[in-house]
Order: sequence, then C-alpha cells, then structure tokens
Amino acid sequence: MTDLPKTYDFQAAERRIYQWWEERGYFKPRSDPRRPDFDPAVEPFVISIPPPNVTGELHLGHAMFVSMEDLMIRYHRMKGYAALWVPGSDHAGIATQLQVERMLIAEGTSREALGREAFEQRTWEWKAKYGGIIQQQIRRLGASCDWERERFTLDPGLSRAVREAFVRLYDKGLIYRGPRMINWSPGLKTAVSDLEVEYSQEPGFLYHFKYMLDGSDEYIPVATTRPETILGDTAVAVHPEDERYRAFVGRSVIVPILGRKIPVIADDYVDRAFGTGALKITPAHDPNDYAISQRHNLPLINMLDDSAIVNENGGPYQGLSREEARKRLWDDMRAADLVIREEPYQLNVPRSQRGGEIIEPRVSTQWFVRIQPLAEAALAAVRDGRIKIVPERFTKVYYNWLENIEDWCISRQLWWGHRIPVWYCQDCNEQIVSREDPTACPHCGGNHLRQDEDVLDTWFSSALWPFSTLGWPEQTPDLRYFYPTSVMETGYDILFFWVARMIMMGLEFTGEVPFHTVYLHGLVRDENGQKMSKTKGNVIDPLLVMDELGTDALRFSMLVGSAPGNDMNLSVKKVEANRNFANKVWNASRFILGVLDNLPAAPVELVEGGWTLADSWVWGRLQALLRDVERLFAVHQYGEAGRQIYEFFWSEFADWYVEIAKIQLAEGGARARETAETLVRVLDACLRLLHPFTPFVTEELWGHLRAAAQQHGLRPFTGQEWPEALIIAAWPEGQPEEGWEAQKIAEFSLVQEIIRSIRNLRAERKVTPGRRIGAIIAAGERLPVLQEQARTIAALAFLDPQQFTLSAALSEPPQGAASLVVSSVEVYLPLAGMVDTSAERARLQGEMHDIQTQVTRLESLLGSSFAQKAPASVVNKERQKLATYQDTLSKLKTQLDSLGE
RNA sequence: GGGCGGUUAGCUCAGUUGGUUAGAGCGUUGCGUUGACAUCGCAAAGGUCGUAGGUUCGAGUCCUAUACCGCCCACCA
Repeated sequence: MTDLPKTYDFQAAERRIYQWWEERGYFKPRSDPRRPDFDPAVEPFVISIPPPNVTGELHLGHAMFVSMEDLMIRYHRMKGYAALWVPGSDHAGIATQLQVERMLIAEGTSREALGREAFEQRTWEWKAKYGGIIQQQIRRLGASCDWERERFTLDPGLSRAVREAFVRLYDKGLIYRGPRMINWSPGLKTAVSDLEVEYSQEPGFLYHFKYMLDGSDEYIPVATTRPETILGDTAVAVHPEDERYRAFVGRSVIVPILGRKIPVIADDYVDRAFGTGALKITPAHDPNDYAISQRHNLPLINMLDDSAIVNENGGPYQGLSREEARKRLWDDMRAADLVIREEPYQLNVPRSQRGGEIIEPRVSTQWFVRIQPLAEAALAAVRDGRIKIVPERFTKVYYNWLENIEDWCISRQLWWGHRIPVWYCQDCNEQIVSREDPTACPHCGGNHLRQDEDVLDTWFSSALWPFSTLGWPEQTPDLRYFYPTSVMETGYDILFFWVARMIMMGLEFTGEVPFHTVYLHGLVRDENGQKMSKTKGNVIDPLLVMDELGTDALRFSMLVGSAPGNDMNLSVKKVEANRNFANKVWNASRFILGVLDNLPAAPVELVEGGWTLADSWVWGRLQALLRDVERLFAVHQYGEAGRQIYEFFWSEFADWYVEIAKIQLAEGGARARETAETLVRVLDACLRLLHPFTPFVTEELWGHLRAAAQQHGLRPFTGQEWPEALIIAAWPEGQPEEGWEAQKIAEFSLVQEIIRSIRNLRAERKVTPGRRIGAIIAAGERLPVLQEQARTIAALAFLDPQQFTLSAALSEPPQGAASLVVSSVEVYLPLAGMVDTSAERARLQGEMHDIQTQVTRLESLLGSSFAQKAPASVVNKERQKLATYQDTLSKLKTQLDSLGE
C-alpha cells in the first residue's frame, strides 16, 4: 500500500498497461485458427469495428462505440469465448478526397492540375502520414482489438472482395448501368445516393407566372419554386378532372423567353388544390416530373452542366449559375408581362450531407444495384429472428426503409475509391466486367481498353466489411471460424447507410447473416441536448477529457447513465463524477492492500462461528449483484449493470463493509484473517465486474492485489489460483440464491437502520462524531443479532462502549434521554443536559404521526380486496410491515408517556 | 403526410417480466481533517413520475386520447 499514491495517476498507468496487454497478446482470441493450439470447440465472439475514416480524428462518437464494443469484447473474453475484435479503417471516398483537395489548393495546385494518377499517389501519401493517427487514438480508449488483423477498405484483399462482389452482382443482373434521375452534387461533380441528401427548411418564394397558350392570349397560371427550370420544361400538367383547365389539355403552351412549344397534359399526380393547380414539367431536373414524363413520353431537356451552370439549352441564359439564371429569367419574364406574383414560401431544400451545397436532381448515366431482391432477403432475416435489433423499436424503422427502398446508385465521379471493374473496348465497343484487369478485349482481341472512370460508393465496400475483413472471398480459416460475427454495434444514424447494406450483402454473398445482433447506441450530445459542432463551440474533445480525467472515467460516462438507442447528453461534470468513482475504487483498494501489508503471513485456523453478520451480508449482496449483472448483460442493459456495480462498490462495500472490516481487523488473529480474505475476494469480484467498464484502473489495482494476496496465500473470488492478468481472468459467476441470504441481509439492514438513526439524531443535536455518547438499547427478540453487532454499532454510531448497554427489555425507560424506535427496537441516548422535554415530545409526536399514517395506509390496504387477490407473498410482506409499524408505534407511545408532563 | 423517441428532484438522467413511502450524479443546506479516499465522510431538504381517461386488488411501469420538445422517413410544384 505504501507504494501506492493517494490519487490514481492514470496518465502513467494507461500507456504502460495498454502496451503490456498488447505485447502479451491478450487481445488475440484464445482460440485462433492461425495458431497451432487452435481449438474449434471454443465458441467465438466477434465484433467487426465500425471502421473510422482513415484520416479522421477522434470524437465522442468513436469514444462511444469503442467503450461499448470493448465492454462486450472484454466481457466475453473473461467468459471464456474466443473474443475477436477486428479493427480497421475506411478510405472514406468523399471525405478524404476533399481533405486532400484542400491541401492541394493550399499548395497552389489542384486535383485537376495533378491528374488522376498523381492525385491518387498524393492521397496514398496522405493516408500513410495521417492514417495511423485515428488507430492510435482508439488505442488510447483501451480498445482490445486484435491489431494483427487490422484492415483497410482499399487494401489489396478488400479491393479484391469489392471486385468479386461487383462481378457477382453484375453477372446475376443485380447491377446495371443506365440513365436515371439521381442526386447530383455540382461542387463535387459527382452523383450521391438518396441517403447522402439532407433536406433543410429555408425561406423562399413560390413564383406564379403565365404559361401562354399557343396562338392565344389565354394563359395557364403556373407556380414554381425554381423559375430557372422553366428553361427545361417540356410540358404543363393539369389534373384530368380540373374544370378550369380541361379545355386546354392537348393544346400547346409557349415556354417563356425561349418560345418553345410544349404540350398541356393531364395527369392524376397534379394536386388541384395546391398552387394554381397547374404544374410545369421539367423531367431532367425533378424526380416527380421525371416520373410523369416517363408516363407521357415527354422529351428530356437537360439545361444544366456538371457544375449546375446553364448550358446551351438555356438560350440567352447559357453560362449563368442557377441563382443568376433565376434572377435574370424572372426579370425578363416580368418585362414580358408573364409574371403574376411572388408568394413567400417555406422551401425544403436538398443539400449535400458533405459540403452542404444544394443538390441538383438530374438525369445521369450511373451504375445501380437492383436492390429489391437483396432487400427482401434482408427483411426476412430480421423478421424470422436470425438477426435481432436492440433496442427493438428500430426493427420497425428498418422494415419501413427496406420495404420502400429504391435502387442504389453506387457510382461516384471521384478519384479516391475502388474503381469500377468495367472496361470498354474502343475497337468493338463491348463492355468487359472482370475480376482481373483485362489486357485484351475477349470479344475482338483488341487492346484499346478504357476502364470506367467512376469509383464505387464508399458504402459499397463497407457493406462487405464483416466478411471481407475475415478473408472473403477466400474460404479462409478465419472466415470459417469467426463468421458470422456476433454483434454489430454502431450508431442508429447509420442503420441504413451501413447496417442494412451489410445484411443485404452478407446474405447475398455468404448465404448467412453477417451478425446475429445489431446493437444501436444513441448519439452523444452536449449537456443541453444540442448536437456538438465546431461552429457552436460545444464540442467535447475526448482526448482532452482523457488527459484530464482519465480514460476510465470517460468510458464509464459513455456506458452508464443512458439507455440503449437513446441519445446521451454528456457533460464534463459527469466525467468528473466518474473520475471520482475511479478514485474511490483506487483508495478502497489501497486500503485493502494496506491491510494485507499488516497481516501475519501465516494462515491461521478458521474462526469459530465462521462469518460475521457483515461478512454474510456483503457476500449475499455481492451474489445478488452478480445475478443482476448477468441478467442485465444478457439483455444488453450495460448501463444499468454499471450503475448497480457502482452502487454496490461505493454505497455497500466501501461505505459499510470496509468500515466494519476495520473493526473486525482490530480483533486480530483468525478474525482478522477471515476479514482480509473477504475483503480480497469481494474486491477481486468487483474489479472483475468493473474491468469491461474501466479496464485500466482495475487492471492496475488487480495486479497489486494479486501480488499481495498470493503472498498471503489468499484465494481470488473465482477459482483457486490468480491468473496472470485481469483482462484474461474469469468472469465472476453468481450462485443461485441461498436461504440464508435474505435473512442475513434483513438482519444487517436493521443494524444499518439503527446506526443511521443514531447518526441522524446526533446530527440534529449537533453532537459531533468526536464526542462519544452512551446508548441503551432494548432489542426484544433481536437481542442476539444486536449483541453480536454491538461493537459495530458502537463504532459506526460513535458510541462510548463503556456506556453502551443492550438488553431484551427495560424495566423502565431511562429518564432524560432522547429516544428512538427502529423497527421495534428501542434506542435511548442519554444526552445529559441536551434533552429539551418539549422539543423531544414534539419530535416523538412527529415520528408517531408519520408512522400512524403508514399504519392507517396499510390497514386499509390489507382490509381491501388486495388481501384476497394479491399473491400471498406480497400480502404477507405488507402484514409484516404493518406489525412492525404497530409495535413501533406503541413503543413510541410509551416513550412519549415516560417524558411526563 | 407517415413513423419513432422524450416529458420522473433545481440541472443531467436511470428506473424491461405492474407489487404498494420513486433512485443516482451534480447542485443546495448543516456538520465533519474518526490514519483508504476533501477526487472524501455523515446527515438533510427537494418529486401529485406532462395532462385526461381506462385496465387491475395494485400503474412511473400496460392501453387509449391529448399537449409540448426532439428525431427519422417521404419530398406537392
């Protein structure tokens, strides 16, 4: 003990311990097909890490998933599973490309100036330089990943998996290329998927204008939010039953300024009640218009280029931006008397999830996955229970998305990513889809091949992650043993992006679910529930928190105090509170180590009578805790389990047992040894329980505990011998409840109550702990229990043992003493000169009033149909309470009477 | 438009087979340096569990309706 500082120096310990764990190979699964001692009979437990962006920086989202997953991995490792946590990182196409482009611009050059090959080269260099940072930061969180199995989505193996997947889907007809309405990001100049578009409410206008009928001065009033798209209009649509416009259907109207003639069509889609009831149709720039145009065989006029600049189809507006074209066209229309009015209107603007720029719906030739068949299989896997989603409410969200899913646009016009494995023969115009780079055209033998310029959506490779990281498409030993994985733990915000797609791809390529359980955690917000963002300045940096308060405190904060799937509001104060807990564990352990220092080395014979009440109590409480934790872990209630361990450790073990242990230790001899043994075993169990939550401080303390205990021949909680490290020690298993537990716990509760009441009264009377006072207790049938506990009561209630008497009953109540009744045990405190009779009377009367309330309540409860209908055990419990209250009441009455006038 | 979550102590949140005086942390108040811990100890104050109904012997917990806050999906010009 003497060599342990008063406060836990986590800074030094964390690095040292992590390095030790890693060097000793504890992060590797205990049964490993890559090693000669592989034992396939051991059940594996596997998590694939949600791969962080390779150039990312640690944020609380990482802290959350690492804490959660490391908890599960450590727990299962201790339970004896072959626990494998596969680490890795994601190339993160758009995010990384943007970062590198920013760097290039700072250098005065650009992606375009460099050209594709040089750009890719620079990006790899960037990755080499910054790619390791995030992994180091994840190590700091204590992640017990098998780093030898680390993977990267662009490494050769995973790239091979991507090609295999692409070719298989293509051969099956599940991948196709064609023109389709997609979301175009004009700044990035790439297509993005529906999921990558976010809608934001923004103020704008609804522009009302005239669509003049050809050869007439009649017009159809039309409303639009985007006047510039008039340039691409190919029809005006009205509802077929709309009396106002019925006569116009089939005639032509004139596109403003451009003068093109376009038809008036009738379509059910039009809502007569909205706007003017007439809808302009711009098939190339609006998804709904596109759908209508398909029904009516309307032509498509694309009036914007890749950068959303008006092209040659925009006539006089060619070369203008969307915003500029809108303004100019509207001005010109006003001059031509085509404008009716502008109405303020709330717009729902599609913006890029990445850059925030306005997304342009656009018809473009892209690669798509025909998702329906995959989605159906993925739905079935959850419906029939092969995959369980926790918390359950997200299954509905999952169903809803997959039931309404659209084909997935997988091509991106980027340079950083998996290039689409398709080549076009310049000689015969054939398309070649191949796992290997072809050297000649298999159709004509020509060697003028050009590979498709596009890369795949980053999520395409992520979707293969659980099996590609284990070696797929090879049937590797890893894949055979560790797949399907056990739990997919991630944030609910990527349920669609990632989880659903992994399930679809997993089922398609391996015929099995990629994991059995999906555990979704919530998002980490600031203490007011606001999303953290740099602009708001409310970001909590996990690295700083770890520096200041320790990794364990941060981890405990992520794990405890919120429910699965619920967002968590994190404040530094909360982490501080948990730092205090780590410190509590440290100091309680430090005390116990000190006890061992002073313990006679040689074993002594057992104490007669065995355990004290406190020993039995703490043991019974520990067993109850172990059972509870096991039950909670089984239903993924890790937070509640952590809270209970915290409560037990601090409020029961440290506050009560350790305090009583001090008394028992003072007896010396066999009693002291017995007590030391209990201290060691309970502490050992607690450190094991806490280890998945707070791995560092527990490992550090446990090392000291192990050494000291071994010196004294003291056994651990679990097993006969002390394993070499806590991280690989066995999980403490609870025993089924035994008959004595409830009784001992009840007896001890009485002792606690008596002590608390005395302390309470002392506090009321301002009798400081330094002042020892006398006490007279009439215990009735509880006398034997209290006699055994006399020393404890005296010590913890700060009584003078010389003036402390216990008896079954008193012939007459002591005079001039403050009195209490605790569960029908009478307590008298002779506070000489401090007892004010009238104040005492008032206090007793108040007490009686409270108890009378309970008596009345219970009497009426037991007199009601409750007594007949409720289970006997429940009723008996209430009867018992009533009896105790009644007894207490009558004793209080006696005490009151004895005060005299 | 559809769906989900939240509403519990001053603040941030737990409370999962419905069991009868509702818990924690922080904050507040009083006392305390009793040799593990002031990153602490002892004690206290503080809640009609959003509202209204219902089921039940019994509801924070189940059902219905409703208010407010937040989120997701859809994307009516």
